[in-house]
Amino acid sequence: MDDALAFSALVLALSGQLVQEIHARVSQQGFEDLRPAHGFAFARISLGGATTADLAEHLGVTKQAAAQLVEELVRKGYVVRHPHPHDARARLLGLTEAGWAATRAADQAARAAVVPWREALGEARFSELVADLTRLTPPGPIRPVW
Amino acid sequence: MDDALAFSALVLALSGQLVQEIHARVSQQGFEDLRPAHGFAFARISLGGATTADLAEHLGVTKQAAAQLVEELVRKGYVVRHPHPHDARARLLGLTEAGWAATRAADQAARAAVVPWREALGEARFSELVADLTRLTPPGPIRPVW
DNA sequence: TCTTCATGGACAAGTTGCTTGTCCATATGG
DNA sequence: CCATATGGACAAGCAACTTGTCCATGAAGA
Repeated sequence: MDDALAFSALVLALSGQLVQEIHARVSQQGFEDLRPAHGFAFARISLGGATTADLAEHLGVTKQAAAQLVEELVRKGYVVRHPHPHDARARLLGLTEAGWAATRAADQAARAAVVPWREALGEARFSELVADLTRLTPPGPIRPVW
Repeated sequence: MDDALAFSALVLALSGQLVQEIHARVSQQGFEDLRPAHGFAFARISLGGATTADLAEHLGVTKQAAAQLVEELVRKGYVVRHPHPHDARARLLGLTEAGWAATRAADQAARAAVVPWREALGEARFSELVADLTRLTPPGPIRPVW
């Protein structure tokens, strides 16, 4: 009956744990100058066609905040800004080789972090859970509202 | 196969959504001067016997940060500091009537936020999920590592 | 009992990752 | 063309943390 509260708290704790674990693994791979939020930026940029404003929306922050994040990633050599082919105002974001490497590292880390869940639930129930999550979690900015 | 990444991202998104929804409901009940983190502080304080240092550990922040949070809650009339019966250094934290009201509001909000999940999964599978979460999520500070 | 170390808490200052506010150049639609 | 919207840059401000330091009290060993 009191599952509701437990559920919320546990989901919170789980998400914190996943982020922390993925971040730890990525750091350990040599990307010590990256924060968790950067991984979500990479995820969006790697899809292609992203501008700073797109990134801002994806991360759920102001475009100024996104611009600062992009500036940092450019300075550290993970991201490059290309001129936009059809819009002289905009700059298309792309990943450098280091950016792609970091993205791959984050992918691997995420896989590793989820292994206990795959094993505990079994593939079938795990897939069901992912399906439920996909169905019930409205698309929105990837960001902790704290 | 690529469920791993999706799983992590979805859990993140879900936790953000839950926090946001609970916070919105609590605000709407008239507690507009509370932030999401305060709810977790209330949860710990309501158990009784909590000191500022206990709270710091529970929230995963430094004790200075916890002290600031407590100071704020005291100033806003949600929390009171009692002398500790067996330790002249420590102060026991307690909730005022307003603090209890906020805690009840947060409880209700959490229940409401979880309703879609109960309905979508059914009680049986929902309970299973909570059990899995309890089993697989190591106890740790309730805090978004971002 | 005395000494030593650990702990709860307070005070002060610094850092950071965001925000709001403002501006410009370019695009878009009437 | 002109009015409005949009991508982006620059600047300043802020809130929630951090580190650093200190003191009073408690706990444990010689």
